Amino acid sequence: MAVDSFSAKARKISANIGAHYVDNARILPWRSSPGGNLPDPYHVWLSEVMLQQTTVGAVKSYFEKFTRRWPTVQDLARAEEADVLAAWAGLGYYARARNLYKCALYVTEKMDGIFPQKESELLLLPGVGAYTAAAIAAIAFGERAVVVDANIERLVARLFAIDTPLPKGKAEIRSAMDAITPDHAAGDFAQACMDLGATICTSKGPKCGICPVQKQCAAFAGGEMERYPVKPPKKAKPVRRARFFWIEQQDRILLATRPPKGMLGGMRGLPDDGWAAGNDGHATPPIAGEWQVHDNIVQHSFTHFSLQVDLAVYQDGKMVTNKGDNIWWPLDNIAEAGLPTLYAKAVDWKLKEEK
DNA sequence: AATGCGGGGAT
DNA sequence: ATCCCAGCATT
Repeated sequence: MAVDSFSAKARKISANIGAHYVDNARILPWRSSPGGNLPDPYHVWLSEVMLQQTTVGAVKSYFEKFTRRWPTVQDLARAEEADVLAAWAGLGYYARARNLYKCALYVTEKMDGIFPQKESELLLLPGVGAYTAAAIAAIAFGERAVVVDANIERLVARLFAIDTPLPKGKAEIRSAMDAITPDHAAGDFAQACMDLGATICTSKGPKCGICPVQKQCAAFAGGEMERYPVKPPKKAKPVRRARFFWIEQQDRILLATRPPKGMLGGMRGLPDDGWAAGNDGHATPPIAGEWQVHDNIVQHSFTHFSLQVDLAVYQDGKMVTNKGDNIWWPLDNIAEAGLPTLYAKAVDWKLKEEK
């Protein structure tokens, strides 16, 4: 395609997406209205980290909870890390919460509570990568940054029929996004593109009939929208087994704090057999005595494997001595323990089974 | 360049 | 059941 017609197409795309956003922007708790004042950088940063690989619907209540409990980045930095992790429980990818806290400490102690404004400086913060740095720079500070998330990858790959498989195709996609990103209000434009990807240019069944850039879309012209973006095939997920140990005493259960990195790192959970390290389903119980084993009470799917869980319930009445990082937790307040979903499912099963 | 890292919603 | 989502850090 000639350079002139490319830039003419780019201008039309830019204008049409921008105009469409004015009346179709989603109303979201962390977002200001199109053309309005720049939103609070703390809110933008917090929402962007929560939104990494996570849908808008899943994030909303967590964003409200965090901003209510910790209204500023200094408030967050003053919290205990364990409280931040517990508040994150259920949202997944817990390294995000650990980096969030680390970043809050850094911004508070080293930057006097002021977030850096440039994309290149934001990129240095823990938990802030290429996407998030560009998004914060554009949305919170008005910088002309080129924002590329999964929505924009799909939208741009279709508009320009880019069929180089990801992740290699990412460079071409970024370059095309650069070409359609306007000099002013790049933050609104990025959010407009993401809204378009989330609501119209969807992965399956795109609503091309109401799309503001249908006429500019090469994939629509070719009639194979769902071919883009081209992705590599996925690997099969192995099924693994785990055993959890239920030790209850005086209406409390014993919880463990998991190792600080790796699967569910730093989170609380039921004592288990070391499944995360590969000791699937065969560990010696943590204390001697009689155990009743319930097979396959819970099934859970992770990114790269799925897990079938057995629950071993301690039968002896003798007092159990606590040790290590374990903590006795009152069962009637188990919702506050901050258990990742995997363990929350097992607790639910046990409490239901008792009725 | 590959891999590890959650969980839930849509299809 | 499978795919996917406002990705990042590590190797």
